[in-house]
Amino acid sequence: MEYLIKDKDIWFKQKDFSLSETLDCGQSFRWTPLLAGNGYKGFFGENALTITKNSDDDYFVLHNQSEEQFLNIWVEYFDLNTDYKILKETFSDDEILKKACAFAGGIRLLKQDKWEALCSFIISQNNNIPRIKGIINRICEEFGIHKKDGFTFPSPEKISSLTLDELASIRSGFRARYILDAAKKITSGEINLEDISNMELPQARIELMKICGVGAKVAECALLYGMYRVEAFPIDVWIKRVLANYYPQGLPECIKGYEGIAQQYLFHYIRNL
DNA sequence: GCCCAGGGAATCG
DNA sequence: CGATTCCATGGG
Repeated sequence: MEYLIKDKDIWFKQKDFSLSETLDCGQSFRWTPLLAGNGYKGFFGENALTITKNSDDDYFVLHNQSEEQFLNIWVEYFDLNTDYKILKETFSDDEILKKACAFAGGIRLLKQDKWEALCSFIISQNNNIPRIKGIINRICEEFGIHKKDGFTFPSPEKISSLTLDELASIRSGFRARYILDAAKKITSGEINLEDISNMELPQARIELMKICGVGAKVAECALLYGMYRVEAFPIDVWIKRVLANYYPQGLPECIKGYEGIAQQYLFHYIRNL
């Protein structure tokens, strides 16, 4: 992919990429829109980033990032080497998906941190997006590492050292004990997310569901969003509606192997109809 | 199988 | 405005 190094920034062009559709579609909860409205700031692991898009020349700008950081971290994170145009063309064999892809064609699947994604989707259960963001902001501010551009997401080790009482300040309700159980099982080695990310999907699901508070939906989200298992297909209340309304006979053949990415378009489509 | 947990947002009357 | 509904999982 082509990019420019301008002062301390990286400039690049990318089709099939919308910042709002990708960063504000419910797959990640850690990106905050800039007041100027032209971009977002957020974190991946220890790496803080401000990303904007120029309205005049369509360049995306990664602020204050080296070429190395761009190539080693952000190209991966934003999945910039995957051709979403081809994916959308393939999905468009199906009439509903054709509409969904046209509706929000700038969605990309982020390659997020395994632990942060698991923990975030434990928090997301039976919950709405504004409140999920609030809880995750608080968990970072109270227990993450304070960097100059914000707070990192706390490690499993850090969380596992806390008591339920100490976790009460993030106001996550009944999910607090789930977060704690996940952190403890990971810290003890009973659950190994790196290993799970390489397992066959059925076995990976079984392993994740050993964590209290991780059911079928949360496990599927952890696989899709934290482990880039694009064949995982989380079914929440919205996707249930999609299945009932449009696919009573089952999912179309054209999304096979990429069900999770197709799900992103369908989710956005049904929610914003 | 059924209800509730803990809470804020969305929707309704 | 207040009342009701929504939401994914586990435990009683």
